[in-house]
Amino acid sequence: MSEPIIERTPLRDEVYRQLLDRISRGDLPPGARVRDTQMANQLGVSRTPVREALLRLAREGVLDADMGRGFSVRALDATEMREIGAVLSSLEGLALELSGDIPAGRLVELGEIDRELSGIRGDPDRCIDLDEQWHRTLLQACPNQRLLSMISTLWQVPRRYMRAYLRDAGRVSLSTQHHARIIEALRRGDRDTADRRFSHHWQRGIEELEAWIAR
Amino acid sequence: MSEPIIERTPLRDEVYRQLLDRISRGDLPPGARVRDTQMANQLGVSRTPVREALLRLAREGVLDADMGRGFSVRALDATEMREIGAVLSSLEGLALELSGDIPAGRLVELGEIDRELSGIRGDPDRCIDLDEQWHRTLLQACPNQRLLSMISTLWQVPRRYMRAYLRDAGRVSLSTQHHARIIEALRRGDRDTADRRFSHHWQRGIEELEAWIAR
DNA sequence: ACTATGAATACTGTATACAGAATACAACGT
DNA sequence: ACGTTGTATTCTGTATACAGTATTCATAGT
Repeated sequence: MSEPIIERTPLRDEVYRQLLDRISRGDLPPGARVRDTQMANQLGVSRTPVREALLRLAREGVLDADMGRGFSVRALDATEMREIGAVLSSLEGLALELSGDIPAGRLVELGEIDRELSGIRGDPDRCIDLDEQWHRTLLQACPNQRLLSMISTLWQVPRRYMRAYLRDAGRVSLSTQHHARIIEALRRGDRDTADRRFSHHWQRGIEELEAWIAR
Repeated sequence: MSEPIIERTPLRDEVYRQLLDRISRGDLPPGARVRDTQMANQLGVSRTPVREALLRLAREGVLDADMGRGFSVRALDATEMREIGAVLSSLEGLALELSGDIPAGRLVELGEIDRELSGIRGDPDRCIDLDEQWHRTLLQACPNQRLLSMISTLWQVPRRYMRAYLRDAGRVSLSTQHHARIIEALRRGDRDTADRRFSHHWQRGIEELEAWIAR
């Protein structure tokens, strides 16, 4: 009838966040088995909500679920990065198209994120957070909520790759230059160029990660 | 180490299929509550795999999950159709682009599906199946597996709308004409036109459904 | 040393149990 | 008749139990 005033959140959601945190933080490295019993004990809940979260992560491509053998953190693999990257690039492109004109204030905000991003030395996690935040801010105005939520779910995947890459290669990618060029085009109101640069930005990022995976 | 020869499939997958079937078949109409205990009894399994399937369907947008109030079939709503439709259109467009040249044999196959589709009178389910099969066949050659699997998951949504629409309005949509025009462009090897017509096809389909929902 | 064999253990998938919230309903008062 | 309050019942979310399968580790044989 009416909206509940007091929000109760299912345990599985909290467990989901915790697991994602540990995985993207590298606490649970690729290939590591994730035992539900153990997790349940660590988090102080029962196996049920843990399994619910694990099942969800498996559907999202973060975990592997082998029948009878439980869950493990999916190994990094160039094909996955390329495939998800192509999808994400296309979806973010769509979201950008749907976003209408980006107000000047938003562009300033983007510039600030970018400035902070370029100033970072040796903090992969912060770096990834800022990069994702840049994208999220850019697409904030997109009215297609489901599109945005799909995008944010899909980001789980490149995140893991970026983290491993940054941590290993140390090098910060050249994304801030790309970002600046995209903002520049948007400021001029040149959507086509912005779209093209945006897609190029993704392309390069994927290639960079892919090359690194192939070592 | 090696692939298991004998495939064991989790009960949740079978339950998932059963539920989806009952929902898209209109057995469980929009708004209907889905009680896990009841389902478990009907299907002869315990609540656990049922809930796992329900949780998955909720993530896929087929069900609503209200905390403490269980699951119900999501009501049809124009916004959802529009939002998912836009995403699906874009993703199928991408898949088409990635598909390379469609071999002549495939085009013939598409024509046959279309012919059967246009011959149907008053069988919504078969109609939807064929339409989806047409799309699936068209995109079969796309090498991006994850893209294809996302597409097929997303199709769950328009399916429900199409079914309700066809059953109510009775009228078969004009999709076969669109299909023919897309095939024609592909046969000429004119990818740009094909892409444009494909996207137009989606656009019109969404509009048709949307208009009907708004009644 | 290295491979087979088997028992012990750990862990998974599924079933069941339990506590508390939501819903249905009846008795009561107005 | 209609709303209210209390109670019984149903159902959900989470915990726990159980059966069967992997995995591990020690032992024995080559």
